[in-house]
Amino acid sequence: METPELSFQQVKPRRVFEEICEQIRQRLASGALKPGDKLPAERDLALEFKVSRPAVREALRTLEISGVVSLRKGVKGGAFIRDGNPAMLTQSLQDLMFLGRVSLRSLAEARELINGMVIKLACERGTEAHFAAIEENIKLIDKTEDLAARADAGVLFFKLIARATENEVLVMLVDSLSDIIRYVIDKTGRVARPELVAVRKRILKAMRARDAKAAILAMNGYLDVVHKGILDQPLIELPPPGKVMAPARSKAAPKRAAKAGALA
Amino acid sequence: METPELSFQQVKPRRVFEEICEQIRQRLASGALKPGDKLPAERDLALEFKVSRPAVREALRTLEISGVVSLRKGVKGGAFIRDGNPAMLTQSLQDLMFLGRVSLRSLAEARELINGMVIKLACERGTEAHFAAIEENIKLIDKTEDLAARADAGVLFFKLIARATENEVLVMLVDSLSDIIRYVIDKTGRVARPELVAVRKRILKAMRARDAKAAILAMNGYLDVVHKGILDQPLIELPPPGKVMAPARSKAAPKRAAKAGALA
DNA sequence: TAATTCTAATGGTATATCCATTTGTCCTAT
DNA sequence: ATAGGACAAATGGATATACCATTAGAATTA
Repeated sequence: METPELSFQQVKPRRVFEEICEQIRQRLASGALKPGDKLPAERDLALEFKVSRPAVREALRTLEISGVVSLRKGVKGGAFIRDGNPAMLTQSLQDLMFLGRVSLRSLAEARELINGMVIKLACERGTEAHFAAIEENIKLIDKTEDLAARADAGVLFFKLIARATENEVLVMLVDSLSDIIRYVIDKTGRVARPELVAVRKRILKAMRARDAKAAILAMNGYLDVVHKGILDQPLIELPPPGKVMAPARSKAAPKRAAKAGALA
Repeated sequence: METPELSFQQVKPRRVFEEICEQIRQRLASGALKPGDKLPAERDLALEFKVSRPAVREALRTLEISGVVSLRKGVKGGAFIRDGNPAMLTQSLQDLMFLGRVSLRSLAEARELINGMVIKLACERGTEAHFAAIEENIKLIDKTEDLAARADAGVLFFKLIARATENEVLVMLVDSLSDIIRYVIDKTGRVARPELVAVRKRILKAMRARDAKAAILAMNGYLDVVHKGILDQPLIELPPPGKVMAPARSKAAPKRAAKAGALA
């Protein structure tokens, strides 16, 4: 007697590596796997899961670029559970920008808003230790000549402010947005902003005085200067006519030539 | 006459698939590839890049889970450039939570702060069209019995509010944070919150009145209720002693048995 | 005892082969 | 002539196998 089902279950063309990924992620969620733990070798996992090694590799690969595991070669190598990788946030937002899903305008605006919110909270919660670190950072920026190194320190400036909120999520968001804007500036041409030296000091002073109003004002002034510089230019959408990819195309192209693909 | 280099270039143990990924991402950044474009077939790409097909597969796989490309089977199949996948943001944050890099406390707090900021902006920028959509959503929630469907509509409630800011980044952030909290609630046990019906209406009313103060207050009241329910329980860090993984372990285990791995 | 070499384990890559799915085409029956 | 179905080709999905590069520890030797 078959019981006729009223609603069929959706057919699942789920792929093998996805199944493996999910099982490992479940172990993470349940706490059975923690950072530092080592997974069995690829070949052993293939046996346990009863799948081929490439399938396991694809699963580990996806977990690796998600920042969940770290793969190391050699004896005593293997897949180790990481403590996460905040860079994935940046990567995701950056992809969304390149794909046109979010505009640079939105990113810059969100950055200003979040930084404003963050510095307000930092004024409330920041300790002298936080402020001292920021002061150190300001000095470091001042005495740094190299533009790239200066930009690094500049990103750190915002991160240190976010640290004062004692909220890890806000720290990561502020950092990610800073990194993206930094990338765009690098691509469009970075210029020195000596006028910002005073602004940084003003921000720190306001924080120490717990003057959120003034801190937000100074912060917005800071970011306005930086963002204005990139929002006016076209900066993206400049398709170079020359070829970009197709490295070392096979001269003796066999019968399977790339036929009018997007990369041709 | 060899020119002695003063500083050696870092040796690059970069992996093949990373190189491929980067080249494709560069084409994205430069605008040479846009959503909807189709990449050559895996076999053709392998020829172009002069690498093996598995290497290309690993590259496409990473781009796929990043939401950059979509892989379709069959004739006329291939790798198509997507318009991005905001779900990656959620995935990233969720991973960071499971790995202990960010606490649920931080996530909930960041959500309250960002939602507060968002609704303030929504009060300024929202149009009647936005408000009408929110009103529809409130009605939908009211007449939905199923708890899961109700939760879906509830997440949409916040998303619609964020839409009123006209900022795609804020929409995605609000949505991601909502999704994560929703997941946690599903895992810890969802309960009906009939008292929130009035709160939603109060929020909408405040938005229509452009009363940011009242809107923020109501929003915080809403989220406090929801977050209180999950921040008190342990909810995570309850390692179940039983085995979780190791599906269908090979009975006739060959000499290569899993030797005391973390999964054993 | 210290330096060197050897060895085994492991991830990285390549090659070959087959399967499942999808789409288009051609053939056949109506 | 048209509709339906069978067939074929292309493509991603998966497997099996082999080999290489790297690493860490053991074994060996000076």
